[in-house]
Amino acid sequence: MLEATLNEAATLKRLLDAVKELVQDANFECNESGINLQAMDNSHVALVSVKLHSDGFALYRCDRPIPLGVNLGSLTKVLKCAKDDDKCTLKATDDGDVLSLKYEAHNADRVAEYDMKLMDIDADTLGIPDTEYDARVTMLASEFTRIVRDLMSLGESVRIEVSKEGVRFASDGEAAQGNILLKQTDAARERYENYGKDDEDEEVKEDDDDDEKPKKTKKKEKVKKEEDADDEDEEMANGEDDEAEFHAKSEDEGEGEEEVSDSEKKKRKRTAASSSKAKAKKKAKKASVESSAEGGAGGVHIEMTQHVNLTFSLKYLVNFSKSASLSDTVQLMLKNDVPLLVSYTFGQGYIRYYLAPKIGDD
Amino acid sequence: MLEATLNEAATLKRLLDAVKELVQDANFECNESGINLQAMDNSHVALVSVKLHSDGFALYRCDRPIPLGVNLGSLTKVLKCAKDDDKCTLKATDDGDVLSLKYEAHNADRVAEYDMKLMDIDADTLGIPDTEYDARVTMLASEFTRIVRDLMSLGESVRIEVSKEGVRFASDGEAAQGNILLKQTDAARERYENYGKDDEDEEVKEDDDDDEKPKKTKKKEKVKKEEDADDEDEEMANGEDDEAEFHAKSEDEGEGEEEVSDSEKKKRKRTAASSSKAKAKKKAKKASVESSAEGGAGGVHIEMTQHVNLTFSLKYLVNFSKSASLSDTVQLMLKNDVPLLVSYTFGQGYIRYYLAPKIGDD
DNA sequence: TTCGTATACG
DNA sequence: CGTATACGAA
Repeated sequence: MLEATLNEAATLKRLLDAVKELVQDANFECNESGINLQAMDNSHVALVSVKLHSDGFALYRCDRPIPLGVNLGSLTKVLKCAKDDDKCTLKATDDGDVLSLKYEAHNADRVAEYDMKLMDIDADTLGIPDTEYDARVTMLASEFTRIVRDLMSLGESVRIEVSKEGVRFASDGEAAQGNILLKQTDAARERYENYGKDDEDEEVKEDDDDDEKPKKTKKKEKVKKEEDADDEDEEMANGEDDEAEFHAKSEDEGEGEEEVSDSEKKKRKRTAASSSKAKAKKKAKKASVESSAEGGAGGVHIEMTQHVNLTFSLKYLVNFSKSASLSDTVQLMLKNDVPLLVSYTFGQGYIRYYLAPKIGDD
Repeated sequence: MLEATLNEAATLKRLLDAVKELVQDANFECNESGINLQAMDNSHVALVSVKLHSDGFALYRCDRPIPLGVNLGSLTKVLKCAKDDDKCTLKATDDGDVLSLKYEAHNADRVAEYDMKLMDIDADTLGIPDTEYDARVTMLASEFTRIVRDLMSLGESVRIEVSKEGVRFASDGEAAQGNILLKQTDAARERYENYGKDDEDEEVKEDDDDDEKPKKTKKKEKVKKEEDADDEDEEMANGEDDEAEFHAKSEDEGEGEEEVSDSEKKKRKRTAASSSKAKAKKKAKKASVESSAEGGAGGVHIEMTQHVNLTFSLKYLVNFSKSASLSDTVQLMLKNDVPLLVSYTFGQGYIRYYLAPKIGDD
């Protein structure tokens, strides 16, 4: 039995907008921690991963894990019948082959109920490698959208290069070739540096739902490298996917995503234990840094341990960038020969896209 | 070697918007005085002439004249990649078959560079007749846009008639026929009359880059005629094109445009010499008249020496009217049986369209 | 300016 | 059929 209420139907609508063009059918995996969706596009070049935390719902109850096999086209149609600010309740029984959606206007004057047939979908539980990326770029989601759309009109693919100069997006086309260089915003860098210096115990916060391992000394090094243009090598952890396609894990291999999730939990606990007294202070500081560096003047924030240079299909990136409606900022995580991670984090969770690079940098 | 920097990429974008639908490929003729473009549409019914003065650029350098053969579609695509307020630098080498465009955000955090292939275009240097028009209508560009669009929905062509009553735009369609009469705005007329009376030496300024010959006595006469409804004939100077198409000059005939330019220079010198002491005063007065008559309350300003009545294809006029984004006001110059001149003047230069009338006033 | 739709084109 | 462009509306 699942029963989950979102205060804004818009969240679901926006999530679906970008996903439905990538995947036709997918399982919404519901469990006590929330709702997850993972799916590959048909060509197995892109992978999308959505998380809605249970505590982001106005009401959430899920007795036992249920996979809800949904045709995303149908769900989109049904969601179109909700107003953006409607309260939206999802219900499904454990054995059920039906998903019920209830939309309620906030003044309770209107209640709409829809039932959607569910389907059985082979649970290609996907192993998402817990990659240690070499570069992270945080930028305005709208700017990312703009860049990939601009380059899309020139050519099919974009080369993304992160160097100490900044991040460069380059595309070659028949009529013209172009590239856009985004420099680390000065204001963002200064704030970032002060942020590091102020508090020796502080670590670079990646994200609310960070993929990476927060090893404090290493993190410090990363920042230093960015400033000193140090090129020394650093070990790769879990860098296991350097091919152009994702591979579905057979189910008995275990759930890759759950593994990631577990390690995240551990990290959070450790962090909390090691510096609990400074917690409140840090939180405040972090918020201010993020709002000024990321949300503020459209600053670009770059962290890098290695020069990276990869080529991707613009078609996918343009598709991903539709999720800009969910968040003001987007994070790009890169490492040579490994899928790019494009991540939008919002109040209730996140949507992450993984895109295999083009091989041979063509 | 050409290197030219515009403070606002929007200027180029807006210029291209209207031109690209008229012409596919055109030469940007660059020389020390600035950048010119002249081209005819495929049917040879319309001609467009663009000028960007070198002193309108933040930086301008052109060692020797270079024609840059540009596919306007490609250039449009590349310009789409610029934000309106980006600083835009154009670069081309003398022998170059490439045009480089650099866009810089004003905070310098983003630098985009594009290279566009150039092409060889037969330089149909066009002879633009140095016509002495019989009527000039200055009006709000937005009003002109509105009128031609409105009439476009009724019929294919518009008859434009300038009489002492004002200027009338009339269209006949199957479902309906309509006409719009714009009277000379009183406020504009008064200011204009005072302006003439105040200073006997003053001449009617046409435009910053006037095509016409400023013959002072004749100009006075024109104003008088407008008031007295005098119908006496006046000789036409250079009225050599009364057919429905423009003719390309072969290159060895000389450059018509340069001729015009030369004669303009002479005129300017003569004017300057004859009344240099009153120059500053005139300038100030001229500015005030222009701002009140043209920019003010949307007044329509009409000067006329002859009753004119011509018919034009609305499709072209609607296209021309897209240049309204470049200037608040538009000037229509008319003379019977001669192409209409539609002129938008802006800070950096102008865009002028010539449109051959429909023959037989159908 | 951004969005959505309509249409023309490949 | 999908894409790209143009136009009108918000």
